[in-house]
Amino acid sequence: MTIYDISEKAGVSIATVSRVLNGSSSVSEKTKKKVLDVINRYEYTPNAFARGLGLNTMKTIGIICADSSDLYLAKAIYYIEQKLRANDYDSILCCTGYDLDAKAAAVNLLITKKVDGIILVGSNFIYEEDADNQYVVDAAAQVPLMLLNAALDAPNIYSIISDDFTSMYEATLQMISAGVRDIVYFYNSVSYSGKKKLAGYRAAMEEQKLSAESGLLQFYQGSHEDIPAMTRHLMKLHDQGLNFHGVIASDDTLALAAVKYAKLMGYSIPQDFSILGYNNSMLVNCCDPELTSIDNKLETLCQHLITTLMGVLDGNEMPKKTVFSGEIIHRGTTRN
Amino acid sequence: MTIYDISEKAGVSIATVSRVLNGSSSVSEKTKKKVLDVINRYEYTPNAFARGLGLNTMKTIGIICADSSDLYLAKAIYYIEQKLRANDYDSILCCTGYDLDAKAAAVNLLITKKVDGIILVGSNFIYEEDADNQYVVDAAAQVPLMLLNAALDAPNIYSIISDDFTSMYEATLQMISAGVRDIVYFYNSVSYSGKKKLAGYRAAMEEQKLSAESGLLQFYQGSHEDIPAMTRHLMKLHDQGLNFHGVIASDDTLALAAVKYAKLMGYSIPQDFSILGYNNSMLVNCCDPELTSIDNKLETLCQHLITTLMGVLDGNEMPKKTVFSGEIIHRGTTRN
DNA sequence: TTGAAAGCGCTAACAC
DNA sequence: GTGTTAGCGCTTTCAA
Repeated sequence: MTIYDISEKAGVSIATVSRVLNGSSSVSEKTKKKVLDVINRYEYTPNAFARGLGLNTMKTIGIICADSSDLYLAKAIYYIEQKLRANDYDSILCCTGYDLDAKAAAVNLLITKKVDGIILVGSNFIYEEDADNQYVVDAAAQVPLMLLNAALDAPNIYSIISDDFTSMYEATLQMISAGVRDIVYFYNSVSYSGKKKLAGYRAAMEEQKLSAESGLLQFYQGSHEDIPAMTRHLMKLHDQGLNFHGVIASDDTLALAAVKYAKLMGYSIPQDFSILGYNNSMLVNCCDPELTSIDNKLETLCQHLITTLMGVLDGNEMPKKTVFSGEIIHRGTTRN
Repeated sequence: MTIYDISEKAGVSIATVSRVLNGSSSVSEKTKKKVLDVINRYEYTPNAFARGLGLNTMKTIGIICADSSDLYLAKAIYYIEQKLRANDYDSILCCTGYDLDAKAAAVNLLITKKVDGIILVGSNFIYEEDADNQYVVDAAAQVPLMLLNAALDAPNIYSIISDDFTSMYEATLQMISAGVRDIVYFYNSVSYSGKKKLAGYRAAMEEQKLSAESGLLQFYQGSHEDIPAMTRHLMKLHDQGLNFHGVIASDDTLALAAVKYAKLMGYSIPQDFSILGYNNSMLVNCCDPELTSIDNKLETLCQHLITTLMGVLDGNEMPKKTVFSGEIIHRGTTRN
């Protein structure tokens, strides 16, 4: 069933059918009804490719994330996808893993598919070396590019971020002023936001004249879901003679491992041992006591990202970088 | 930059360019190289719409799930998306929520977008009433339709499922034979697989001449992430005078709530209280002791789903229904 | 208000 | 081995 069939059955030209389809220029009520009747009777829907060919857009946004099964990224995708649909856009999802080449390939793939914009979900798409970010800059030459939780200053790139530095800085200060001194910073990512968080921790420690070195910085390398492995990591620290009574984690999962560690050690939380998580995910309720964690307002970030993208697509001038504040949600793993 | 530009610059016809692009019929090495050089020099990529118009396919599969932030569904999406890409297909993702109309709308949207196939991820797409499944049957008239964790017998519909009935049946039997009698079945879904699980529990209870009634069947209605609310649900049961020393949950999240409940009650696990989860998700490591859970081999299911879909797309005869067995992974919340 | 016709960029059947 | 050409289904001037 094509526009020709409809036009024939309705006794009008294809141009007229196209007009009622798009509500573009004016068509008499009478012909309009006639055409609509035929369209409905035959349940005709226009061919998206043909339309795309002419308009050169398919109202589709590409979403790229490293791992859609990551709790945080999954949530972000959920929000983004919903809000996109609310704006009459569809989304193509690509999960790339954490390899740079795969990321670049995904970006190119989406551009080939003629998406109207690309959203990079998660801070791991922006690297330290400028050269490694070239694929993002290049892509932005073709379509607007949105960064969630990362920032890069280049034409046609829009960054929406949470102020991870400040969140971590303040959370660390709070833990210190609650009397905890030997605080391990436990992290698993050196992405854009990963670095901001780390910097926040360091700034607070240094301001309080505490060393942020001597093994307190602990980078965990391994599956992002393997809590036992994370716990072992901390256990090994202890075995090596490191004495610590607080853990600030870059992620709730790591924090959960710290809870397990503390229990294994027989510490009581938060009296002997304090723990702070990040993301305020569903995991905060999974342990006992429940986890203090930083809420970085993911839904707000996503909402804003889509609003900005829609603005850009409409040809409006939009802010290149938007920063929201996080919030520390106090629960049972920290004193205050 | 179009195929015409390339053909001109390379001094050949557009047909030749098309041929080297698709590697269809033979082109002499020399012309091939000539064309490739031009293509690379100008970084030309063919227009996907135009190609789609001609071929009437864009090598894209639609994925529909209710909620991509659900731990289990997110993982499924991850596997599916990866395996799809490995087969040179992209995916359009739609998250519909749990409303029937929204699901039907998503299906239609994808068909309009000319996807080559649709994957319904999760058992909540198939309803008890035949009438409610009509949207699936209708869609299958247009494109092959894959069901993950649900089954429906109709033309062009392919179901890939885990044998939830047997898994639950055996797990329940094990718990009973370990001496637990008053076992609450704690569930939050009456979807296709939800019903199978429940039936497995009931069958085992009845076979052991135990009542599966009198409040032992507990349906939790509320956020799928709100563990405290789930815990309160169990607490209320206790307050109402129900005495129970085991929980079989349809989901790890619910099981986690049961762990919290048992601790609140001062029971020691698994001596006084046994708990079984489902999905073997990352949550099994989040509690202490770790959760015994049923692994339903999600990656295998997904792999098989894609293999089947690719077979169908290639025009091969493929099995309409494939059933895999789950496996009970014993950890600390059950005796045996 | 409506229709005719020229693209949009590509594939594939057919001719040479 | 290579070129010509007819679609694919739609949008959009331009005329009427």
